[in-house]
Amino acid sequence: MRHRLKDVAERAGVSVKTVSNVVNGYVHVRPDTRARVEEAIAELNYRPNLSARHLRKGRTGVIALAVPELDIPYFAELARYVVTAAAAYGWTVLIDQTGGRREQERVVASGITDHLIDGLIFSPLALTAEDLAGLDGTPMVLLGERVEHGPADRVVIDNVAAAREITEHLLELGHRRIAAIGSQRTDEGASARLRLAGYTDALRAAGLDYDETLVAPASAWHRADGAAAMRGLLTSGVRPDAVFCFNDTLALGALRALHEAGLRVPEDVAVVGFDDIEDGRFSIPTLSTVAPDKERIAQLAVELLANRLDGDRAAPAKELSAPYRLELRESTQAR
Amino acid sequence: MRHRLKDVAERAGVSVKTVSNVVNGYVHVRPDTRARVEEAIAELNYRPNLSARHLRKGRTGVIALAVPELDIPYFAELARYVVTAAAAYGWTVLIDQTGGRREQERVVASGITDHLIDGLIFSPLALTAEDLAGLDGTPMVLLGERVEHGPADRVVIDNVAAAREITEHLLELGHRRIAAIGSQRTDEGASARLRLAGYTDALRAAGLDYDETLVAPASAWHRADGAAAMRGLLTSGVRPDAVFCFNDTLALGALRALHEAGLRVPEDVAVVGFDDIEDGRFSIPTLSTVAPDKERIAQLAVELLANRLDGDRAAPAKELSAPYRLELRESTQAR
DNA sequence: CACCGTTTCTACAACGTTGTAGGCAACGTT
DNA sequence: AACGTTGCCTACAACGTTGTAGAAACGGTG
Repeated sequence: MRHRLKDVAERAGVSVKTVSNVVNGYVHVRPDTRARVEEAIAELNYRPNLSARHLRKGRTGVIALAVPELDIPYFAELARYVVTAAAAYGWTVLIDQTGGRREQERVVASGITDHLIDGLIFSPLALTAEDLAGLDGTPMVLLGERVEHGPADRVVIDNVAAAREITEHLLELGHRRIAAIGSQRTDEGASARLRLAGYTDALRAAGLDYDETLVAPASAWHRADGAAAMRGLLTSGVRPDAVFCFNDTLALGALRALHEAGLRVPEDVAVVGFDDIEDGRFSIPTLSTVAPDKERIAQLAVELLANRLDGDRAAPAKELSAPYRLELRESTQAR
Repeated sequence: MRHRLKDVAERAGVSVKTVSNVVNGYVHVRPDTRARVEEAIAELNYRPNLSARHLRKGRTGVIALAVPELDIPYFAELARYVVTAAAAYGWTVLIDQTGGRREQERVVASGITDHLIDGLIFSPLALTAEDLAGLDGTPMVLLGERVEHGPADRVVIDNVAAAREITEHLLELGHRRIAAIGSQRTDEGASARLRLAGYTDALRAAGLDYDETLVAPASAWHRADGAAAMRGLLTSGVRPDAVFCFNDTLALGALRALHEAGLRVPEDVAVVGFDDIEDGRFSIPTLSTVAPDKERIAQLAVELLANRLDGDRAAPAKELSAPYRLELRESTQAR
């Protein structure tokens, strides 16, 4: 059965609190007492009841990570790094899937949040700053561009600059008809807006006009959407010599569509993505992309959360920027 | 601030327990009292403290899913389905990453488990039946082949039959030199052993000899391992006309290596995988594979856990089998 | 009108933990 | 010898919730 402090205390012949003190590493315990208690703990295989501890201390040692979808590789990889970074603080990570739906995101942000976890790392797709402002409690760190001036700490990368740089890479290779896949009209598409801005910046700086027919929207950013958008561009008669996809899964879908259309990458059309997911390192051809430092993003997020938990909860929201770099592979440069 | 039952009770002018009764849907509460309480709850935005509830009731409403790695697409997709299936029971899912390391798996199986969660769905890689036998508490459902006669409920698919069928598919297409990638020597490779068994069954039934030089080991089952194993086969002078990779990521790596070697798939070499991850539907070429019904696996696992929680915890361990089917795509059949 | 059963509500204790306050030795200082 | 200080330990209360027991109010019955 499961044992309590009381059982250990009886076995060791001390008070309950003394056992608690040993468990928590309190200093003023005589070595022989400590030894006796530790022995009893080992014999009974005692483990603290986290709920009781939380009830008393107000901490669970559990933080949540809420992402739109786990089977989007970017979020899966990010989740992995967050779990690792949190482990350094002795935290367990509860991973939550919001599906990017506003209602579910609100539930996560207010509901579960309220009492079970110490803090939340949150990558919202649909939630607004107002939704967040109404929340009372749990310390939160936001990821990504969705909520721009929210009430919480945030970790971002410079999407505009990154998008500009990868577009410049295409320009330097001599491409002039550069399509973009992944634009979004809705407010939800904050990342899309910024990446589009970087793209147009680069074109303008190169003296090229923005050509609307070269920009294809994609409501979601899955492989299927990328393939559909690419097919759309091709059948509409637009003939790009390069494509900037706003994330890697879109790009993988686009590669597929180009392949089906009998076009070679990069000889006929160059392709770049954004995110540097593992698939892109093994796709045919391998994918040139913007590689955000996901490990660093996770570390910064966990760090911000830790500071918020231990420090001033009312301090003004901080925003940290994580680095990125370009990963240039076969989809822009033939081997 | 955060409110308690007591605050709601004071506001509504009733006792704490009456509020608790309203929250828990107890029947004998006068409609007007109930209304008053509900109003107070809404005004204060009251939410129950899960830790306190757990302490009192012994239930948290949280289950854990422990998988080796989240950025292995198969597990990410599975996690998604588990979260969805669990939501139907009102459960939150805490997702844990073990890295497949025995020590970490033991921590998950005994540690966190002990007090924070109601139950565990566990996909072990390194843990043995003995490790599990020593555990006292939490109801558990195992996924996969690692622990064959453990003390807990289990959801599996028939790996031997599935591997045999996909191999038969290659045989029917006329392939005779069928390589296998992913064999493992260690005890940990239970899936590998079963899939290898299915492969050899099919060969034997077709009157072919088992050729050891055609079987390549892979300690992990990532893309990089698949690519390395395929390169190894090619440089060793073995010339297979088909390859059965024991999972899809291995197969994607193998596709990559074949591409680099200038071999066409499926014309020169046919390739099949196992798992039906999303990448395989968009790879070039698309990947023929065994598609386990992941949604069903998740549902069955959650269902088993629910029965265990509500029912007889000492009942003998049950084992359920989930269906699978073959997904035949371009990597075995040119368009 | 006394009685009984049902409905509705309340007071109290308990879940396992830790913070607070305090007690008792043992020691050194005056 | 009296005193304060320190080290080690214990007793008690409290965290927010719900189960148990029972009290109060109500309606119906003999």
